[in-house]
Amino acid sequence: MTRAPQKRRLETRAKLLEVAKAIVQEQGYSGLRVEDVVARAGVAKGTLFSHFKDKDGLLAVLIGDEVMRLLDGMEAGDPPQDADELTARLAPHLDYVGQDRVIFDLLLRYSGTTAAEPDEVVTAGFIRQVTLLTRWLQVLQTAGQIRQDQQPELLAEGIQAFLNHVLGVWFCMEHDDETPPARALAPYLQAWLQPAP
Amino acid sequence: MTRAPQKRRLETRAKLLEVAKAIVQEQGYSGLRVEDVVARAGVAKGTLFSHFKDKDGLLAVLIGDEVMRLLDGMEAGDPPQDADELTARLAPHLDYVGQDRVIFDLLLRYSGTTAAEPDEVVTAGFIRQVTLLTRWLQVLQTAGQIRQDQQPELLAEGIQAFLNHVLGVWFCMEHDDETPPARALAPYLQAWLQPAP
DNA sequence: TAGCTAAGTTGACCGCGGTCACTTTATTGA
DNA sequence: TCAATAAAGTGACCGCGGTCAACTTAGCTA
Repeated sequence: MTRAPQKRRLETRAKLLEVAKAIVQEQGYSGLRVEDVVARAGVAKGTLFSHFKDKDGLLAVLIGDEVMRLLDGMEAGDPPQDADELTARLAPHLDYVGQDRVIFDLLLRYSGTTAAEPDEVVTAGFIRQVTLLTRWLQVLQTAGQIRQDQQPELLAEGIQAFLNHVLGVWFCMEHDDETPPARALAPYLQAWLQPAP
Repeated sequence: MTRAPQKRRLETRAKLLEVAKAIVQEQGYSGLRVEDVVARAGVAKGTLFSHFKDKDGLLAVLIGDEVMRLLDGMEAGDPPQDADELTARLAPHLDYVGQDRVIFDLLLRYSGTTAAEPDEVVTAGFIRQVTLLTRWLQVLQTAGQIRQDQQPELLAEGIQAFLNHVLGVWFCMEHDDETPPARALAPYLQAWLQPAP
């Protein structure tokens, strides 16, 4: 059987995460180097990889935490009253993911399915997001604010698709003066959720 | 001014592409190593990087070619008569991209925008796909087969979003016995294109 | 044909993620 | 208290993409 981890191990893991967070703070996600993390944490490289499957595994924890924090903010308060309000609620998430390609890539790679076991932080966050969206959509359907001819689950996954779409487009251009993802999302959601007249 | 490339250069480039194609044939896209390519082509590593910006640049040519071939097949024949037929026409593309994550990643990274200059094969293929879709959708709208309350361009980009979505989900699970992307696409397109009653 | 210049090519070198046989440290049981 | 055993950590090493100053070759001119 598997024993409980020793205190030393927990401390090492915490130290690694703390250092990684600090580096991300200073240099952004794309500036994170494994060698820097272990150097500043005062451990060997192998140690990091005994705590996290690979670099993505470390990033997943950092990013997953942030996504969870964003979801907390999303969930707070009443559900959105209409499609526009729903769109607005998604803006913080788009802003966060839109800030660095690394985030987008990681989320896309590890969170595309609702089916997987939720041992990973990212997958858990993903499931939570879809669940929340589904709940909101159900409310909006009942209120007659959006189309009722489709399952809320399908509508929720469609929203996921549009979120990723606008982010993908966003990262494909030198985004200096272009429309930010949050703004680009509106027409898609409007067309997707529009009540069948 | 820039001179025309010498014959030797064109031969080297052709050789590199030929070898790369062969390796992909044998080992798949994810099995492609730059060192293998240059070894079998009988040139130095630096040469490859003087012909292609990076490994992705090489892959872009290979994949872009294939996408173009698929588009040729798509364009042949009459435009689809209804939404289901349109969905079916997209299946070869989904099958191709779904075969290897490398293809998906590359297409997603370099082809998300209609706006960029079409010097890249991938971007050109992307533009061609959106254009073709838009044309088809216009025909379907005129025929009253699909909703008419949205611009065909927006509908086309939405389809792009759903294509990527089902592919993303596809790559997030051990796809052994799961529903292939081409099948997963149908409900989304059905809901997206459904004529407003 | 010698000499010059730009085009084309080279391969040693680097950065960085990831591995694994080994050492060190903690825990357990007699 | 002292092996025996498992957990934790180490760092030399590897694979692979990408760089760049130096070298070779082709084309031009006098």
